[in-house]
Amino acid sequence: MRLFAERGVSAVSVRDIAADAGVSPSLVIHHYGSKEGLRTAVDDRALTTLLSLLADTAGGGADGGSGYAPSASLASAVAERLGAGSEVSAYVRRLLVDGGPAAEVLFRALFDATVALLADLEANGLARSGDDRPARAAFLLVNDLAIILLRDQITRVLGVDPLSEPGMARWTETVLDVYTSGIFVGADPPEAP
Amino acid sequence: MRLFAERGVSAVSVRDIAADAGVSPSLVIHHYGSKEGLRTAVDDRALTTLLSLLADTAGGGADGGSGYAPSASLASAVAERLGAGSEVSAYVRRLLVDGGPAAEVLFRALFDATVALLADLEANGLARSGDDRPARAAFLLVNDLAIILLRDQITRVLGVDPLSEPGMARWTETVLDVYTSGIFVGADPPEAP
DNA sequence: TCGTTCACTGTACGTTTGTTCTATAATCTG
DNA sequence: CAGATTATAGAACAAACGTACAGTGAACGA
Repeated sequence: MRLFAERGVSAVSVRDIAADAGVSPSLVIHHYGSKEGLRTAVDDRALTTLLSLLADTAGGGADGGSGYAPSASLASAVAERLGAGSEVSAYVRRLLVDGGPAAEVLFRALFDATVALLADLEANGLARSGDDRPARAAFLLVNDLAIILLRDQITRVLGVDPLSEPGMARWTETVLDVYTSGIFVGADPPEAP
Repeated sequence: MRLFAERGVSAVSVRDIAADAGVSPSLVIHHYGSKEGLRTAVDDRALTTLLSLLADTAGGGADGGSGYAPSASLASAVAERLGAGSEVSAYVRRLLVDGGPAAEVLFRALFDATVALLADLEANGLARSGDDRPARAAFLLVNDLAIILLRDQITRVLGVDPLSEPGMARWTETVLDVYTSGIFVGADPPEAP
């Protein structure tokens, strides 16, 4: 999972994996049948981890009763629980970019959870109601995922890893400020003069 | 560029590229020296296109005088000018995910332009001032780039390509609503009970 | 204790890879 | 038109690739 996440599946050879694990290439094939079989196993492991983590987070956090600090949205909370060094959070990037069935399942689950969370917040009067709820949920979700996808680039321009503890604090503060008060002032410039 | 964007650099062979172009593999090597040389040439081409487009967009749009509809931020405007079917916008995804010098230059340029745009909006009273301007600029930027990075996944859950014309309209409406009025209501839940 | 399973290795095979070499047509230059 | 340069192809090569095969040693149930 680590090697796949770092270099991409096709850029890592079975020999690389075997050498990194300190075993022979034959053993990898023996256990997983083929490289594609290994990839599937890695996908399954990542998906299982993430979905169970998501179920915990969504169930405990949606009704506002749990004890974790309020993140901007779900993906942040999940990433927070994984920890910045986790191979899983690095593999999510590959998963989402390379596409495939596992990525679709994951994204759909995250989307559904975000829709549910948003509906809950609206019901409790914690969020403004909006016209286009699916689009709003998708917007919140991809904003969160962007931290994972562009982690290295963000680290480079801000000087702090947004998935580390201080980085997360700084990021969350900014995000909550925008999500609470907005950025643009109400008076739009004339669209049709 | 198209093949690299679709499958990733290491998953495309020189023979694939040559066959797609209707020439021999030898010719590709003859012109670019090596596969890595071709990759560099593709990077250069993408970077040149994007940076010049960015210069146009930032220069014309920052002072509010140009005629294009207000996008949420810079990347949207750039993507809008490229068109949804452009190979360049697809290659940006690979560029940002695979990393490397070209990606760093591009992201830094986009970040700087976003910072400048935000400062301009603040100066003209169109944006609230914030405490952490770099973080805010990074947040706006990666939110925009997320559309490109997660385009396929967004299309799947919303039923419309966010880089197409109708998809862009729907997305922009949602984004502007959030950026203008926020989502969360002002009264935060108690953080330290 | 014996036969069976299991984790594991070394070797080898066929394929694909990036690249080189040689050769030929086309195009430009003087 | 002669000569040089360029565009292009085909064959071939060494390396790396995924994987199959045969075999070895340890663990384990009967």
